[in-house]
Amino acid sequence: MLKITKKVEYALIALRHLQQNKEGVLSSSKEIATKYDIPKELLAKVLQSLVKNKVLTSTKGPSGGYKIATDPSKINMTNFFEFIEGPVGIMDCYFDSGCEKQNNCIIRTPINKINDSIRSVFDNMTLAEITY
Amino acid sequence: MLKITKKVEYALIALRHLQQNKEGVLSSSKEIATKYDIPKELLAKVLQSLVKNKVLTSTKGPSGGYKIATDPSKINMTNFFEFIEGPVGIMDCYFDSGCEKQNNCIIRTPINKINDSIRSVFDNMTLAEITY
DNA sequence: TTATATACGATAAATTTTGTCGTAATAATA
DNA sequence: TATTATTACGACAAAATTTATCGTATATAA
Repeated sequence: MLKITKKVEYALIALRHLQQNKEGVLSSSKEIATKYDIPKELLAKVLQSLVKNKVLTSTKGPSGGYKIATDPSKINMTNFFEFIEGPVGIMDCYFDSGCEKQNNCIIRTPINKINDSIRSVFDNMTLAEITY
Repeated sequence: MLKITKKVEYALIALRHLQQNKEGVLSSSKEIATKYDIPKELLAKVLQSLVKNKVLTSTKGPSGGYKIATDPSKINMTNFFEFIEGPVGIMDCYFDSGCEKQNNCIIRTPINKINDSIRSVFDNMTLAEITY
């Protein structure tokens, strides 16, 4: 439990890399994948989801690539994780309400306590704090 | 990511159940599994690991079962999770040091920041806070 | 026009989690 | 003492999730 996924790991690697680029310089997924020895296609997908969520912008074609579009200090980690993995709860019942065991579910409250603690940590942590 | 496992879920269910027992009353894994409709064998394993770590005590034979042995307010959640799942880090490199990519690993620091935040939340949270 | 890049869906492989089974040890009780 | 019900524990199977790959379309620089 509580394991960061490869997708998040790859995103953090890419972000740190992009942060080191001079203003306006792009890096392609190939360039990043090669440098850090990670699967290009998977990295590309992760970057694509960051583009969709305006964290990055992309340019197609030769000499295309990605660059940072939003100041990382404006992005909290809860959102960041959700950009990459979709809705994230420490337990599913946090989100969906159709649990058939609700009658004798005696751990809803405990689980929510854990959820809320974790969530508040990530809500109050920006991407900048992590990647700089 | 950040999903509580079934094993932890089952442990919390069992603990809340055992907390409701009168002093000295035992509940068997069968009794608990039936009541909450969870797999008996898996629950039993989880409870066994809690016995090993002195959270519970067990009695064999007919009319045997489990009861709480240590005041839940004396057990922090980091330990509790580790009793059930073994060493828990948000990322493996937190624990093992034989990472072959260390040279160009630029996310060690970020990952450790995330690890440490989560860990401190759980270090400062007792089982009692969760299960009562 | 060609080469190189992003975008995206489908699918395969690998890993992890979850669940099951079999057997031994222990103890209550008929 | 024999039987039955329980914990203990290891091996294995099934299911779910994560990770990786592939194919194709689209865009664009040179």
